[in-house]
Amino acid sequence: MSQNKEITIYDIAKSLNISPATVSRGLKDHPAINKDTKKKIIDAAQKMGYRHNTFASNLRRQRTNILGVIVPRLNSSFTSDVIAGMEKTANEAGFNLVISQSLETMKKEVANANTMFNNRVDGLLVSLAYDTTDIQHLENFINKNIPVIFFDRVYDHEKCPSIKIDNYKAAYEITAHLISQGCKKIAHITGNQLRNVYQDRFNGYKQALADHAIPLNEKHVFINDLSGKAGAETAEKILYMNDRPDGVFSANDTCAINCMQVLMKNGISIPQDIAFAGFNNDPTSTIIEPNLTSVNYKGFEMGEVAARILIGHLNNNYDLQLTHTLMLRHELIMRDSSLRK
Amino acid sequence: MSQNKEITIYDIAKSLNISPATVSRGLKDHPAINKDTKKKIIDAAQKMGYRHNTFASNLRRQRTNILGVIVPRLNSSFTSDVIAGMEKTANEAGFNLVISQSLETMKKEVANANTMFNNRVDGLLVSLAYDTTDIQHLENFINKNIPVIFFDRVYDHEKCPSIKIDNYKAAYEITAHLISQGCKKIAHITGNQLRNVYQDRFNGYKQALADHAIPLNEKHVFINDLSGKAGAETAEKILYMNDRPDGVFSANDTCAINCMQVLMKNGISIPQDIAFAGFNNDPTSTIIEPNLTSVNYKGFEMGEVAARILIGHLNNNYDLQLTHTLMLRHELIMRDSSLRK
DNA sequence: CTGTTAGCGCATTCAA
DNA sequence: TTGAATGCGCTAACAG
Repeated sequence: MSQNKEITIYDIAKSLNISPATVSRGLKDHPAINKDTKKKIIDAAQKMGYRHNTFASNLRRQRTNILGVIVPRLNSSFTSDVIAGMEKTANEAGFNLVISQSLETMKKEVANANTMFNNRVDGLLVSLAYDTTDIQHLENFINKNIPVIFFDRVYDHEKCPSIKIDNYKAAYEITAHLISQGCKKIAHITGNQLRNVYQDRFNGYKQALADHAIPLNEKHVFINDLSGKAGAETAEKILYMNDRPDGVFSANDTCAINCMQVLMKNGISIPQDIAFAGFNNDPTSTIIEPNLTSVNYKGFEMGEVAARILIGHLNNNYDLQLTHTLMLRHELIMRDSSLRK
Repeated sequence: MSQNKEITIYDIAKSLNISPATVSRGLKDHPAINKDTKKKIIDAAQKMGYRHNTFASNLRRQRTNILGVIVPRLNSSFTSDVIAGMEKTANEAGFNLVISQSLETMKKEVANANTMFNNRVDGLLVSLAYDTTDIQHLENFINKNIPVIFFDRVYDHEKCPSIKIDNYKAAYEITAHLISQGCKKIAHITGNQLRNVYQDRFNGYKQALADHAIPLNEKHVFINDLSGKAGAETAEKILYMNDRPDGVFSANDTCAINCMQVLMKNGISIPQDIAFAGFNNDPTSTIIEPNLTSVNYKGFEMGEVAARILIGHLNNNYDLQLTHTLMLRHELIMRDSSLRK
């Protein structure tokens, strides 16, 4: 096994007494190529230990076969599922993923987008940071017709498809569930209303209340960063309230769980005194006692779908505009934290 | 802003009436370049909207500036911390990461390694799958002098540095801690002894027992895949034992937590009846009640260090052989699950 | 300090 | 169905 010398199509060509162009064609699905020639080429390539040089190919074809991914953070259960799904799909289609995290700040998101731009990714998969206000930093891509696809935390833009779940409906369902369990004063913990996921969930919550003739109590709406810390702080607030809620719907599980922990430490019974529901079906939902009712949606599948749409577009198999918004399925998982009956 | 035409160094050269070579140098830290010329070049590049073409550069330099990463799975708290650390370091050094997961099987690990090889990564960062028996699939790299660095789940190979923590010592400490809390019959749950992390932890446990004159009870050693399910099954076994342990040291937190849950549901008090300790300091350690004593080690830092060593080597700043094994710090975090006094 | 030149490996146009 | 020729954009000798 030679250590240093890479085999090229020229080497194969020489050994077979044919032209490099033919070898290049033989290695692909080129239509105009004799079957036998093709087989000969592939066999020789195999035997000589040829490996395709992506970079030369990229340079020549003016494509990189790289998909850029920008996520708020890599180390969350949901995100890593998404990435795993993307990796699988991309891999199968011969694409590589370059992944970066915004750490929930627009500033780093902008920097990441610029790096991706310079790296000439063929397309971009984006889930927005907590505080991103606009997508100026993605205009470079859009202007150059480099496809940008949003997932989960999306942005409404004519040229960019979105893949998400029906957050409004899920929130409606989970709120209605709490009501069906006898809750009459349901608090809501949510995040920055710039992000569709939190806005939609808030709206679903409000509509469910309205439909059941329950007035919205503004004191029972908590807007924060949905961190564990924020959950604990919310619990403190609830403890000091005259008019305590008898149910809490938190827009994510982390926040719900930390809130529950503090409440329980202070003698509140869940679900008897206060019922709880979260969102995301984090693995922690089944560790907290009582187990947390939540909304499950498949990150892995979302990753697969997002990558598939992007790759399909790049391969000109179908048009981005056709899939402007894609809604994936979700499911409500009822657990002890909300079951009072 | 033109949509289609990319600016090249030739365009800049022409507009400045200098040679492309000078432009190429000006854009880098080339030593032999006039300061003013450099500034002129950088300004022009900026103004003209130049972006560096990595692929042409790669082709020419015969380097890809891509680091391959193979991990057992992306969606674990520890791994995603590691990846985040690698991403940060790589990014700062102008390298990209291509990440893939073996899903804990050697078969996929082999496939991933081959893909990486064909993608011509400049170096490889690997944490081995659960059942990997040998590293034949990495010989391609080693033969070609493409550096391979192991982290966490390492393999002893003369040419491949390893980055890990002192699993032996950590396990020794945590076992000694349980003993100090009055435990006299400490069980151990561990994984495939092919993996250094589990073997070392097992050895540390055994040595701690020996040093405290506690005989090893083989019935109290459980070898499984350390999944949550395995933890629950282990709990069932413990429940049916005549001679129940009064302490459990699990080689990871997931398994410990599921085991605790089942035991508690069956009336066992923790830590009074059975004290518990895990490993990894998973976020779930502070959600389970009582909170789980565990060993903390910084995945983010491990990722940073691994990437830094690899990049340092690639840039010929230092030699791989010098850092054959690098041991990072760990810390024992004592929580209620083990504190009986 | 700067310029000239050549070629990294491939895919494609055009011609045969 | 195949071949010849070209250039994608850059960098590194080498020469000045």
